[in-house]
Amino acid sequence: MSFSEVLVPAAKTRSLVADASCCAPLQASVLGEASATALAPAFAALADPARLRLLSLIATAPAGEACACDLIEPIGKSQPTVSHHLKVLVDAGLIHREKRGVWAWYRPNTDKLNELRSFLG
Amino acid sequence: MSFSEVLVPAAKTRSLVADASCCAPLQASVLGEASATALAPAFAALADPARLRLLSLIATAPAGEACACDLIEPIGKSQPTVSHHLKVLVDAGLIHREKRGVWAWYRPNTDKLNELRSFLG
DNA sequence: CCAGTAGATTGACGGATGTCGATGTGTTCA
DNA sequence: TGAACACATCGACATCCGTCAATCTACTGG
Repeated sequence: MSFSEVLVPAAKTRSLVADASCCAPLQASVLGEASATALAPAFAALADPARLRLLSLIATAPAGEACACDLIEPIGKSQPTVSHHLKVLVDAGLIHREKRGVWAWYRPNTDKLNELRSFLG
Repeated sequence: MSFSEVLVPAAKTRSLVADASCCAPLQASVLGEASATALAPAFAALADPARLRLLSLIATAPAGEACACDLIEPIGKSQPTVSHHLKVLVDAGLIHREKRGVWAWYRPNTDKLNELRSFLG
């Protein structure tokens, strides 16, 4: 029903969109329907305290990455629940998962985090 | 079940918390349970495409504020639905509402937006 | 090959959320 | 006062989400 997406000239968001982000900052231009739909899932992934703490634990981990085995106890939830939350963060593109042997290692996706950050600014 | 909140010395987040934000940036320190619970609702408010577009419409409005009457048509949802979404944004502290006569005017809460932004960085 | 372990998946449940029609509240203008 | 308007609230519905016990998958060491 909305035509705003089509009506926004491509040139309007030139350099603002060049840094691998999907959208211009809030004050720069009106967010189109498609961009909003693309952006919302990332914020949805941050909409839970457990996931915010998981992201924080991963971002502050010694070598920039954290083993799943070290994330269950601090969160205080069951292993399946923590695994579920980590999957949500991965699917939203906020963290990367790497399986090494038996263990799964997670590290933040700084590009995606910067994309969200620049949208808010 | 988690004691991490109690174990974090208050002095650890001194100047990082002074700028009206609830939490230090992601890499700075581990997010406590209370901080995570305080921060999550703001991200939850951003977890819907319609609300992202509303926030964008308000932030890009001519005088830095937008009338509710101008927000219904671009969103393409019913008036009660738009009113509901605006309430969610207000309750999350992301925008301010001001009733002037018959109209309701909304403007972004830049402090709150900066708080979220600094958390991501 | 087998036993042990890390972690992902499944199934189920209760509670939260998006949506809209109908209705309520408060303001403006005649 | 009363009609018209802007917006909020209510009630209902379908869907989504967080959580956990149980189970499955895949890797490791013997």
